Amino acid sequence: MRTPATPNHLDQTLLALADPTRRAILQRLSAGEARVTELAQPFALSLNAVSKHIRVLERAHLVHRRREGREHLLSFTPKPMDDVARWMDAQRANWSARLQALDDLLQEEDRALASAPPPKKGRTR
Amino acid sequence: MRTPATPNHLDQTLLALADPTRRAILQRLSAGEARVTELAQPFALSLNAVSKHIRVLERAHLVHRRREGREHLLSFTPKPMDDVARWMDAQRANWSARLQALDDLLQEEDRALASAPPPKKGRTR
DNA sequence: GCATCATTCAACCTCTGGGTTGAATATCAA
DNA sequence: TTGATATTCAACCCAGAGGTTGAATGATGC
Repeated sequence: MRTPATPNHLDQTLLALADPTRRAILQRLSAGEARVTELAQPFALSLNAVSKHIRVLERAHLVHRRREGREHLLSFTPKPMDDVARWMDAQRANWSARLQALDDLLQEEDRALASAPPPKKGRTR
Repeated sequence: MRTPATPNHLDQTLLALADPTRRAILQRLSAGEARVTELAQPFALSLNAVSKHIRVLERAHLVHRRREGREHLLSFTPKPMDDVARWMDAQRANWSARLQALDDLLQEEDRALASAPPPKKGRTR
C-alpha cells in the first residue's frame, strides 16, 4: 500500500517504535550512551541485525551516533517521541471533544423533554 | 528481523499507526462512525486497499466493526492508543530521571570543587 | 426473481523489513 | 607490521505490507 513515496517523520518514528528489539534498545539508551556491541549483547541476534535496527532508529532520528575511534557511541534523542506524543494528544482531544458534543446533545434533549411533556403519539396541536 | 513470533499489542498498535492512510482513517473516525465506502472516499485508493487498512486497524483493536445489514459501521476505540501513551510516558520518565541524575552529579561536583580548591596536578595527600 | 449496492475473498505483484553469513574497513595494541 | 577488535557493507533469504484486479457473498429495492 505505498501511500505516498514520501514517508513523513511520524511514519518513520512509529515504524521504528513498532519493534520490541528497537524499543528495548531505546530503553537501554535512555539510561545513557552505549556502543553497538553493548547494545547487541542482551539479544539472541547477530551483531549485524542489531546494527540494522540501530540504522532504523537513526533514520527516525531517535538515536544519535557519535564516532570515537573504532567505537560508535549511540545516544537517545527524544524529540521524535515528543512529536508522536503531540499527535496522540491532538487525536485524543479530537475524540473527547466529540464525546463531549454527544453528551451536550443528549443533555439538551433531556432538557427539551423535561420542559414539554412527551407527545407519545400524534402531534401537539 | 522476526524478533519473537508473537507480536505484542504495542507492536501491532504502533505498526497500525505508522501509516498516513490509517492515521487519516482514525482521524475521520474520531468524528464518529462511518461505513467502509465513506472512509475510502477521500483516498486515491481502491476500496479493497482501504478495506485492508481497516483490517490492520481492527487487528490492533483501534477500531470496532458493527455490521448493520450490508453496511459495516466502523468506530474508533482509543484504548490501544492509551497504552502507547503510557509506554511513552514511562520512557520519558526514564529519560528525564537520567538527566536529573546527571544534573545532580554535576551540581555535587561543583560543590566539591567550590569547597576544596582544584588540585591541578598530583594527589591531595 | 433480479439488478444493484456494500463489502470481502482470492490471487497476484512489488517492495521492504528483519534476519543470516561472509567479506571489507578502520582503529587499537603489540 | 601484524593481529585483534568494532563496526559496517554486500549479498542473499523469506515473510509480510501495501497495492491491484476480478470474482464471490449478502443485503436491498423493485
